[in-house]
Amino acid sequence: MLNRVVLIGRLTKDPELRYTPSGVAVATFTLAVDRNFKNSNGERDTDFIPCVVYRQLAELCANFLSKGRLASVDGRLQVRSFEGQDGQRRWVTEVIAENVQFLSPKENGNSGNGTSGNASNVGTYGHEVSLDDDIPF
Amino acid sequence: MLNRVVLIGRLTKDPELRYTPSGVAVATFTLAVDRNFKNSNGERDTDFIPCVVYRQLAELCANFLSKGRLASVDGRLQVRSFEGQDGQRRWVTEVIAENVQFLSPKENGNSGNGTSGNASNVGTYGHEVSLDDDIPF
Amino acid sequence: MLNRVVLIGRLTKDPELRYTPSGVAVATFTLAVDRNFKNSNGERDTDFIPCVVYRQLAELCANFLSKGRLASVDGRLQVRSFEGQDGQRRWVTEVIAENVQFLSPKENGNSGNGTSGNASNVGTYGHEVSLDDDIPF
Amino acid sequence: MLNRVVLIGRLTKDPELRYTPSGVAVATFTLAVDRNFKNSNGERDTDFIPCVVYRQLAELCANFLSKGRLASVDGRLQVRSFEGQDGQRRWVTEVIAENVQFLSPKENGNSGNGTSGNASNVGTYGHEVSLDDDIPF
DNA sequence: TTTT
DNA sequence: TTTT
Repeated sequence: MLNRVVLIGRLTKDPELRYTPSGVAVATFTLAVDRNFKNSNGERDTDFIPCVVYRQLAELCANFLSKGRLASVDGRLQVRSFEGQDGQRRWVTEVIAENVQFLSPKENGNSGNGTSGNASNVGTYGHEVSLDDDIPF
Repeated sequence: MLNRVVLIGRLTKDPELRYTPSGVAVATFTLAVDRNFKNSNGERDTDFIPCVVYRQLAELCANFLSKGRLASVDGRLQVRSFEGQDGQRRWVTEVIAENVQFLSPKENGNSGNGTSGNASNVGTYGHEVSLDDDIPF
Repeated sequence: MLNRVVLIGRLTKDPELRYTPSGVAVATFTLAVDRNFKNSNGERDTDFIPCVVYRQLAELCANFLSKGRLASVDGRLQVRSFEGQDGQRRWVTEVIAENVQFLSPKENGNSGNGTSGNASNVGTYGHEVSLDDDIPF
Repeated sequence: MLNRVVLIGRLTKDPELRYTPSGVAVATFTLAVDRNFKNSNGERDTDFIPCVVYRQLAELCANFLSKGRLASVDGRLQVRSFEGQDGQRRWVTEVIAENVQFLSPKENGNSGNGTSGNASNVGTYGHEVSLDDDIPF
């Protein structure tokens, strides 16, 4: 059935990369997504949404994303049950990312070496990462 | 920031309708959304996704939706923290529905009274419910 | 880059099924999508949105969809240029469907034969069609 | 009915801001959205998608967006008919944006004045713009 | 602690 | 050229 989620937010930490016993790469990270409206105290709440990425895209995320970077995720909602530390069964809702875009600029190669680039050269935005190369035409 | 969810699924139970202290209607229901792929046992898993609707749309959902009916929800993901029965703080992820569509046919008015309508008259599909009437043009 | 479209509407005509020279099935149909708000005359306008489906999903659409049926489409927007009959270059915007769901009930096998089924047997809703069976877990 | 579009792309030109006779602000711009797959020549095509924004959000777009900037648009597809220069009726498909996010960094206030900021200070990303402030809680 |  |  139809199940589609699209988010833009910032990573709360660097992605974690693991491998399943069968060798499939799995990256996980949490996106901080600010709400577009203020709460009753006049503050803007943030939703922290766990995301999971598989296979080659997982490795790209591990390589190109890090804490604080802006990313979009296009995927689907999935609910997973797990055993709590008290033995109780609980559920987490995660976004299984089918597409991730890296929206923060690429780090400048010579950053930190003293020869600062000029502002128009600081980075490139919208670096695109997708494995969705299989649709004809 | 961007936060968009679109689901189609069936209600696991009748919606629950409550009112906030200030009188705002709040309806909650869970959508059973079948996955589009099979698990390692060849079965199709289902995600059970809690949805929340406010105001007039909540009342419409309470009136027109019931257990087993097919509906689409267009909204956003929201994470809410609550106190577990063991005093621990926990989180639920819910979809705040901004638009709901009733995809099961309307019940036939004379259903169950013995004078069955003909098949082409059994129902109307895609009965639409929206409060999103405020965008000009 | 991110490009995502989700629609629910009714087919204005039966789907058209063709094949590319290399043998790829291509189905096309138009969805009539009613707006969720009224125009200045108090009427509800409708957008007619052309959709294109490839491969096995195209053949399923040709088999299971027909004029007037309700369907959801999950895909992406694509712009295609073509030569108008006056030699001018023009553009069409189409939705390339990656997932289609058949939301009208399956036709009852014995419909039209005089032995009308009872209401609870008229059809099954949400018949699901997807080729998206390739994501692990 | 359900009609949802989400895009990320770059503006091909500065937005155009106009006003309706009744004084409603209307901004228009085109997003260049790169496809996530290559064509048969190994190149990545781009879809050019016209977007329309109304009211206060239109004025924000006119102020904060310009040619080349990265933006996300969350809205719906709409088809509009117009008279071609040959008197023929034609159709355009546009995205009516309900939410726009400015994904390129804000320009540095002192850019161009010789006292260049350091790289980590060049801009802020994900500057958010939304009028969707009306949902309770 | 679930729908068809 | 449009569906219910």
